[in-house]
Amino acid sequence: MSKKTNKPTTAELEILSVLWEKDAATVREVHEILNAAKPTTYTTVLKFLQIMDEKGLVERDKQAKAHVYRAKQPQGETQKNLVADLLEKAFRGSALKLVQHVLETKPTSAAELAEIRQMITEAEEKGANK
Amino acid sequence: MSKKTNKPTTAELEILSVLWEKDAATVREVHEILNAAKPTTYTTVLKFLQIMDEKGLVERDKQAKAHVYRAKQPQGETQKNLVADLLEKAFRGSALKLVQHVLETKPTSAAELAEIRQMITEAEEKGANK
DNA sequence: TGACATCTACGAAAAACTTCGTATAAGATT
DNA sequence: AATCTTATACGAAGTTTTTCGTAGATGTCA
Repeated sequence: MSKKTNKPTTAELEILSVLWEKDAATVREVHEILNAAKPTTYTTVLKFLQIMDEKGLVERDKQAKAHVYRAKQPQGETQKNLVADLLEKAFRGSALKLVQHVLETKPTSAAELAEIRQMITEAEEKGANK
Repeated sequence: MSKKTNKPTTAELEILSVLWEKDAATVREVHEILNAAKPTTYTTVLKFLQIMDEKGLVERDKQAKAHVYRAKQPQGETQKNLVADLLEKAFRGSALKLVQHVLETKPTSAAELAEIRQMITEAEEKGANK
């Protein structure tokens, strides 16, 4: 009974990004998008999708001539794992520090800041009556 | 002129964590701490520190019999890079989503939440008069 | 000083990750 | 049907990361 976290590698994450965005895609579609950002070959992308299929990171529909791939784990789940990992490995669990760096790193719109504020309020309420 | 981001690997990050925490440490000290969490050998840790020295991730004081290591780049700098990387690769730049996951992942104390709220206020002010 | 404990150096294997070439299958076209 | 185009399968090489064994240096102390 292995607790496979199935943490995607860098290359795998790039592919997952595309799949999440488009919900589903063929090798060709993924390759075109990835290739625009950073030159890569069709077969490399294909190989990754095959590997990811074996790992259970994606699932594929073999019906059509060109197989259609789809991320198996929802985006949020994977993101949660990545955040948890970073939090533990690089921040010794300090959410405060992590959030601080996020706000420094990325210029955030007023609307987003307001939303984050709202999230904090909710977290406070949740913590209050536990 | 290579723009070395010097992104530490997983194992390197674990070692850096210890060095940040203790400010400086010998191989033995690092090994003891790491080994408590996950079995590893002394020479493995030593090898990593030697590699990291070559890469410029750490510096060492050879004065004493047991060399003393220290992280070369400040913790904040490395953390900033890691956050920026995660933000781009897994969150398509959405600070909002990232923060949301942090708050979900880690039960955060009321004091910390208050501090985060304060940081948001500052960010809002900074954004207002730009 | 000799035996013992502790340390660094270093090569190299093992494992994980990435990339690509070639073979082959199958639908589309003329 | 023969040819062209577009797919998948898959082995294997190239890299990077991780792990560890062994050799040798140096300090300790009885």
